[in-house]
Amino acid sequence: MTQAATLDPNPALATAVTSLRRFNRFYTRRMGALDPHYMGSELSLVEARIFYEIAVGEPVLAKAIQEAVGVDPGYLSRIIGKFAQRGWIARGRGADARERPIMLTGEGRAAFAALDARTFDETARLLDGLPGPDVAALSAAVDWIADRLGSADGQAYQVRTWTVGDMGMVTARQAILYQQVYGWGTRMEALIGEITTAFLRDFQPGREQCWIAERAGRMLGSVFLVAEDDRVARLRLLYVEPEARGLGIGADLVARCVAFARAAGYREIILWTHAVLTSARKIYAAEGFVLESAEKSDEFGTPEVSESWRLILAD
Amino acid sequence: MTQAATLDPNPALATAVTSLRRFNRFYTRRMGALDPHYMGSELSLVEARIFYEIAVGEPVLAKAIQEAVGVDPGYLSRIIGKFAQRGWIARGRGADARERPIMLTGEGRAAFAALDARTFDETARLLDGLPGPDVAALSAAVDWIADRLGSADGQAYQVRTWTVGDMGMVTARQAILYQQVYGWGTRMEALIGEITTAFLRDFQPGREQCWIAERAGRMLGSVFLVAEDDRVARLRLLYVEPEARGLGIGADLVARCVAFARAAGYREIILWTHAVLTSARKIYAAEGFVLESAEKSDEFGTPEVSESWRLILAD
DNA sequence: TTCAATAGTTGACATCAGCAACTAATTGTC
DNA sequence: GACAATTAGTTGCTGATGTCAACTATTGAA
Repeated sequence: MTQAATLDPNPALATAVTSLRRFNRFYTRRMGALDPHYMGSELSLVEARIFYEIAVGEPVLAKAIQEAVGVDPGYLSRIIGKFAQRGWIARGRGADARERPIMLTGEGRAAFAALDARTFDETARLLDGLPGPDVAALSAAVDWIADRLGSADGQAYQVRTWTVGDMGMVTARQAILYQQVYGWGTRMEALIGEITTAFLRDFQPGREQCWIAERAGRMLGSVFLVAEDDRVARLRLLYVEPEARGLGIGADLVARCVAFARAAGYREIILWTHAVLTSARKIYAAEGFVLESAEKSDEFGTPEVSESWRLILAD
Repeated sequence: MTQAATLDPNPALATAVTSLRRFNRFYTRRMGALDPHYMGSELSLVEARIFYEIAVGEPVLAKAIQEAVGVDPGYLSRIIGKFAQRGWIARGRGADARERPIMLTGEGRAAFAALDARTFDETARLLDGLPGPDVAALSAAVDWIADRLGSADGQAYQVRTWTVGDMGMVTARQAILYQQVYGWGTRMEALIGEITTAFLRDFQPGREQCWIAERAGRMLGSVFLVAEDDRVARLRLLYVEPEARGLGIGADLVARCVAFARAAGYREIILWTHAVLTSARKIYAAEGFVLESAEKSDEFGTPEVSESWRLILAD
């Protein structure tokens, strides 16, 4: 006999609320939210969630995790301490000396990969026996819901680290965009393809990274940080989808690169860009990068001014 | 850098798993599964869930709750004890003396109504600002997902107590079914309508009840138990949708009536049915009902044999 | 320079949750 | 009909989980 408390001029809303609540009961049970041991691991649901935030956001501040997961800071501090004890994480120093940015160790990376694989398999088991079209429809429905409910909230986008399939997607989207806007053609696509392929081939965990901004499965932007040498990191391939501009995604991605580079122990970050990409230039400048040199080139068919920027990290 | 552990010949599956896991993170956070205080109430998520199971399943055994929610029996026993201490529930005796069926008190009913209203409003707030068509689509999507994921599981149906809108739905479905199968016409609809209307008008919480079997928002069957007098309850309007027959829904609904009647202190249950409804007859007999009398009638246009059955509960 | 605010940690404590041992009743087996 | 095995439910014990307030170190703003 469940009853609505308030008069409601919108009957569809009442139906939706009923559906959502039913779904809620179903889903919490189904997904093991009521089971304190997440996916049969030795981690609790909260711990697994925090581990995920670290792995996907490194370097990440306790504050950021606390906000993302919604957990008590003291409690979080202890969980992080436990991770450190297990040798999963290392803590660095940020530009602000109060901050203790968290990074994964090699051991932590392995532990996360194992958890991640188990979670993947467990989730896949849920879908076992569903006909193919239903599987596809389900993933679309789920994305759609997260998109809708997320947009009613303030959550405009999420940032995560790269996974299988991202490189191709990044290459395609960037090539298309540069073609549409600047007409830089297939030579640009070849260049981007080489960079992403090289990234995959030579990826050094903990020293290099690629971040993807997305919303409900749609890629909204990305950036790369790769090792130039032991002391110098290079920021590459920053891009934001036109539909997602003005949300601060570009600045967010660049800030992550800088924080990562600092935590990883680089002394400086360099990057190479074009004068025509004015909004990117603004972001670099705001983050503290300094224009070092500029030169004319017509590598992409049209005459362009290419620029070198640098940010010194070491004290 | 999340990666699949296993080679997968089905790429759509990997996409779906990724979507589901993203959704999982989003949803647990959004729905407060990580927050031990449910919807700002003094109850934890688990307690709220148990309270719901009691309110919707009364009389319910601890065992049934334990299975539905997936919680440790000892822990559950203590939570139930706490509810009893607050005066929310009373515990009866079942046919099996080991069982301690749980029923709500008037106070408990009020407390649940308050919680339910708050939950409704909270959930409605989630949907605030969503355009109307999105709200409708969302509820459809959510039902669809629960249906798909549920059917991959063994969960064929759920049983809940009645809420606003159920009476009309029950009346319509039963009338249509009896018309289609037996041709009993609008006179039957009028009769059913009178019964459901009277139920609404005179509903005695704790003494009377209506149960709805459903799956993902689709009504699969229902049954009523109403007070004939202090000692005698009457079972009415048992029906199961043709598509859902063979799942044991009918037997389940009747068993709930009997358990409820016993817990509510009735001495016997009577019911009136037609000889032609053979599967219903079997259920009544299996539950211990005894055929008392039969007589010919042609109330519904065609000549029929109507029957009176009785089940003695008192020792 | 001083004071409020912020990132993070720690101690004390209450509640949550799992496990195993227990009672009481029932069912199955010979 | 006796007796072992099973079942519903409870209780004691314990470690894990989570909360709150006080604390340090640092930063930013007046």
